[in-house]
Amino acid sequence: MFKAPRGTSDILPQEKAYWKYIEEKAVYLCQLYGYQPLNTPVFEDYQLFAHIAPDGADIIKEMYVFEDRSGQKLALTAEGTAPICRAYLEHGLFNLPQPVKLYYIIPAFRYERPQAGRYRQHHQLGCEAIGDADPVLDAEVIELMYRFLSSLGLSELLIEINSIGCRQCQPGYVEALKKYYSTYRDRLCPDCKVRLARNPLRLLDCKEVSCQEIITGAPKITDYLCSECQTHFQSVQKYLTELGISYQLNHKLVRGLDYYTRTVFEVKPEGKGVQIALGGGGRYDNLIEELGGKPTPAVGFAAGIERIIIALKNQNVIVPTLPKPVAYVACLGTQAKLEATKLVSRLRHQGIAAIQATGDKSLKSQLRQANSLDVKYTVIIGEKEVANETAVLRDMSSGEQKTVPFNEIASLLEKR
RNA sequence: GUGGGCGUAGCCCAGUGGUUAAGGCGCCAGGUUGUGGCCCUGGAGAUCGUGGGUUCAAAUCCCACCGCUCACCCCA
Repeated sequence: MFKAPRGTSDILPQEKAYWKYIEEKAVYLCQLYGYQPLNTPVFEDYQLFAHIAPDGADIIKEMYVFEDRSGQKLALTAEGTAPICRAYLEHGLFNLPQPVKLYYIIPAFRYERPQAGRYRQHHQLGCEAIGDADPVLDAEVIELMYRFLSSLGLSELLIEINSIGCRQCQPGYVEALKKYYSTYRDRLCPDCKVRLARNPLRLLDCKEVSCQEIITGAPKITDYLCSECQTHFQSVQKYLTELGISYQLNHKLVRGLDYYTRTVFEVKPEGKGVQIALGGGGRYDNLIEELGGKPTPAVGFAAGIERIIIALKNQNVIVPTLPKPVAYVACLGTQAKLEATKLVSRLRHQGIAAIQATGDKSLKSQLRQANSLDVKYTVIIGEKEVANETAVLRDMSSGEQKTVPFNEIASLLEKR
């Protein structure tokens, strides 16, 4: 038997209720904040993603890479920001009034070992504000992300923010960090030894107990920010405070992707359950330039839909059920079936969701099915009804029935 | 990539060496004329993850593989 590939899953109708709920909220809020939808393809030129992280980085190694028949090297979309920036450049969106504000809901693919909240195919809702360095946008994006999650009914959300500086000031900090760490070299965990050489900022993110002590004494990046970055970061915080968004500074928060500059942030649920980030993001003022555009500041976030669903379930948030059919049309006999077929078609033409009984079931079993479909009404057409051109209309919750002419059924149901 | 836990029907699961693998949910049918939900009765549905080994005998013990799951790593 075939199975869905590892780390992927089918989204069954019941689960789809969560998706619909989340997507509708996302679309509503994004347009409310002035973000417009933009969809990028499921695969891209492999090189596009080379800019999001250094060569040996996990996210690069985890990409689904393949060649098409022409020999072009492609990759399944690993994250949303680089493709959006590609589209921004490709379609000359820099000619629009800046910032250009875009959102997307896309699948993302990474070849990882699956676990709770981590899949080989997952879906991200992302928002990007491109073309403006104003710290008010950093705050807007954080507010939008927070509002999105809390309006879904999630509570106990913790926002953490940090600034990781810019091309001017970050190298100085990295040097200081390296210098500090070099004195502890032999006490580091194996992962951190690699980090020290490859991506020193990530040293701060280590969860190994033995490394915690070292992290505690490490220099803080916020002490090394240039005055511009410092001002920017302070403004972001001021705006957040004014907006009533509570946040926590976390000078150890660095984020994995290479393109981030200045503001970085994450949201995760506090309390019980898995403590995974539901979303995160930050400013990426260098990415567009690296992709071949003019220097263009930008800021954005991405949230993981599957993780949000996990959090909704953890917090027992009730989501609306998917719409149910209104009417079930039961019939007895060949003539009646013909009339039922026509009636169902007519109901559907009028926008009334209707289900026709199929097969040759007893009335009892037809009603059982109607019951389990949770319809409001069952229409019953038997031989008597065919002769009189009527049907029995049964209200499924009260059990009340009345006989009505064929041509009145649709309008009768429409009114209710 | 590293480490733990687990694989018995669509789902939840009992069964730790010995006759036709038990139960619940769900599904299907019936409980006298053409009426659902509750109840009752019956039925269908299982290569006991796969392959090998031990044994007179394996769902049960051993090994390998595969899969699921959780944690680490990393990330949404």
